[in-house]
Amino acid sequence: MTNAPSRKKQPQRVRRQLLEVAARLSLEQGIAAVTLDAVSQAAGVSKGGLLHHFPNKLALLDALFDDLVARFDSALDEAMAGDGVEKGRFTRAYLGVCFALDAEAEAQGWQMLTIALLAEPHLKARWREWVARRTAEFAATDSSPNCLLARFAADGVWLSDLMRSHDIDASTRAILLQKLNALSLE
Amino acid sequence: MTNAPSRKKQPQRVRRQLLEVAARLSLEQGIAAVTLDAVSQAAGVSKGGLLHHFPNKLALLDALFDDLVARFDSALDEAMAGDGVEKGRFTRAYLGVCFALDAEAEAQGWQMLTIALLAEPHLKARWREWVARRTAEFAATDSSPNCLLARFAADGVWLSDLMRSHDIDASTRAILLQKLNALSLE
DNA sequence: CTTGACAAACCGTCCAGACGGTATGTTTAT
DNA sequence: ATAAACATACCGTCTGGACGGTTTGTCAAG
Repeated sequence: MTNAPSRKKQPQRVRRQLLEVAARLSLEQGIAAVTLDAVSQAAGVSKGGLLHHFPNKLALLDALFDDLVARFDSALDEAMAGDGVEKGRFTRAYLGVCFALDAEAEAQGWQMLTIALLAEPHLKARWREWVARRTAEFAATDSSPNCLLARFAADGVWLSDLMRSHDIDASTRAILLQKLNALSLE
Repeated sequence: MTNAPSRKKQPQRVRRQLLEVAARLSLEQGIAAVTLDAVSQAAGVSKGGLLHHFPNKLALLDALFDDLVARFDSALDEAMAGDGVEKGRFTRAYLGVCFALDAEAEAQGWQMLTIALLAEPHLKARWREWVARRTAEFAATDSSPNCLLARFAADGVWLSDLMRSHDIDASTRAILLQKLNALSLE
């Protein structure tokens, strides 16, 4: 009964809708288009409703960031679980996730938004924190120059997808992934 | 006589000052801090004066972008001029410039600003154009997967510098550059 | 060498709109 | 009943930019 789908109000659903709309807006029209008015209206909620879920704009962006990082983390963990080799495991997971981001449907939320977030000094610092945590966590298995190089290349590919600047064809993309995976084992 | 330095007014100097101030502001306080008021005031010019040089804000950002790309291009050309080997020459120049951006004094203007610009859809498109032009230009010598990989890695390093997220020590950095340069010749 | 006409460079002010946020009401679920 | 989940109305501030005026440079005619 508790989780029977009550029809009238679904706060969690509204919350998600708001985050998704904010992501879409930043993707399509840049960070400047992410205003409380625009987001709430596009989500079919009043501005008051939006401010009920997120007390201020920074809280909205923070939540967006949390959402993104959480998805990224879980994708990484999942990828690592299916990898029997210890050496470079984190790097391979990183590679797989970054290369896959292009095709995913969920990826839309990422793209432009990510850069927009990184333009905000506050969130830039939070991202820095995340990187430091993860790299320290897997320093034993993924700190070799080759692994570092592979991850940097993955970032480059991710950035390229973000900008749609390169239009790498699928076969070349596969070759790159293969080369980088090989690097993680050397 | 025509180009004798007249003391009273130096429009080109003012124009440069405005661009530099805009770059500095975006670097230190994020893109949101780049307002006509803030830029003009920090540059010691009235808002009217700013709007005389740049008819609107977009024109200011566009000029900023042009300035950045021009510097990048000339740095690339200079690097290429000192490289006798044809194969992968562009890639090596790209690597050199990207790796050097961290240390340069002028690089300050880059950093945050670049990301801020890329967050603007209009400028994102212009950047895409630039990439397309340059990669087409050097398709004959720099289109191998290894070169592509190296350039992606350079982008990753550049991004890392931008975020100050990695803090790569100098020796590791040198190793990476060496490995990537080698890739451009394979 | 003036002088006057004209243009470029620059200033100071004002305004309409947008934006973030508050205060308060109304509906819905438990 | 009570609290969460919304809606409506409104306010203060900031921002882009328009506008009219003022100073500074240029140049040619007298």
